[in-house]
Amino acid sequence: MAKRVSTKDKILNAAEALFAEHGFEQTSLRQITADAEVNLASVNYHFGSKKALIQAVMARYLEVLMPALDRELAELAQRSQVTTRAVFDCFREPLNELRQVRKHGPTIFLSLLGYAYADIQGHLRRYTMDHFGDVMQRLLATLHLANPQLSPVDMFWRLHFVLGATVFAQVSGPALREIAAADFGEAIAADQVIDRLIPFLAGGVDAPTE
Amino acid sequence: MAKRVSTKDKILNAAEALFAEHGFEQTSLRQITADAEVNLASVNYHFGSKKALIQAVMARYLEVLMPALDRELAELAQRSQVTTRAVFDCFREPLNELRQVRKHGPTIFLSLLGYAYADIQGHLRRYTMDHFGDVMQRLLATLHLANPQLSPVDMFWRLHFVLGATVFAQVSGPALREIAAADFGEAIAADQVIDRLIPFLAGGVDAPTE
DNA sequence: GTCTATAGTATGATAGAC
DNA sequence: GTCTATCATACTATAGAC
Repeated sequence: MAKRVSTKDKILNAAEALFAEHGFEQTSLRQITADAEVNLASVNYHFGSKKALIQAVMARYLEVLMPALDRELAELAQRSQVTTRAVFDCFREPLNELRQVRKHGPTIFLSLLGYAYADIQGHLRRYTMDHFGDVMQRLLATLHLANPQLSPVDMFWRLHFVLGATVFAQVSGPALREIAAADFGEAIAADQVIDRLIPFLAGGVDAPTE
Repeated sequence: MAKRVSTKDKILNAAEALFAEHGFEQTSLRQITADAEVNLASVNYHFGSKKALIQAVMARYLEVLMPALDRELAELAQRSQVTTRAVFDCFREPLNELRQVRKHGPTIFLSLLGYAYADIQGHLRRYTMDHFGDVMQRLLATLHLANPQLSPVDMFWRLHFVLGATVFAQVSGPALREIAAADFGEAIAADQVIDRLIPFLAGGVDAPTE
């Protein structure tokens, strides 16, 4: 079983690694095609433009994550008791399934999400918002079950603080793990960051308002 | 009293506004000098390089914020009871003092901080870490007074989740406020975001570990 | 201090041979 | 589908006249 990887996939794989590390705008097509060991012109041939390549990279993950998250949230909503913690635990399995896409899929995706979200230019914001808008609504509804005392506006903001802490932790993750290892002599795997994160997020969402 | 603004300050003012909106790398010297209505070459004359300009922009805020934060934390540490909430409230007044630098100083600074922190290139990370390293240590110590049950490693991570939620909220702030206004028909000022943020952060830090 | 002019380099995209 | 070669454009930085 020889591993025949198409040029298109070679480009996607090289691109997502560079995007996750340096961001979208900071990564050039020349870097991507050099890493992928394909010709510079092949990006335009297969994807049409850099914008389209970025969207293709995101789509590969969104198409796996979204249905899985949908399933988990729907299942949770049918239970009698819904806690904030349970809502965030709904992300664990869908994120894990991103390993089907790539070995370090969960980590890569969250980094990409961070850069996509911070991207002010708009084309990616619109693209991700179109997809995430739906999930946000579902999430808001489920979190409301767990915290009926919070107003919709409060919940909206807290959900975005959650997203902020998450993607930021991921983007800064490598540097922070380095510092933590140096200061506390204890290395922590990328996967364990999310275990530290979830209790923090649940505590923040459940906190009393001002 | 005519407002005679030096070329150097014109550049700083135009640069920080563009940096806060688009990030450092995404902003060109041409945009900056055009907005500032000065010559392209004057940036290099006054600052030496784009890197040096970025640091000068950050320094203008850090030199106001740091001593003020230092003062607040030192004062708090002498009290008998220290709560997480009280630690975060220490940021309110120092952040507010950034209005001395510029009208929307607090908002601008937090956006800049977000881009600085997300910047993987290193030169700014090193620069801000050199300055923020001290404050992080002081913060960690004060937060330990409020949460003696948390290990130093736990606190380290939670503090960075806090920073993540904060800068992310600020960078995405304009877009989020727009969405919130559209969905909930209620506009919220940039300053009020931090009022929603602080209870969330305190709840997250105080949360029980796994 | 401020300007013009330009060097030197990098980018995304494409035309056209194979 | 893949390649070379190149276009058009942007960037930071600097030299040198005023």
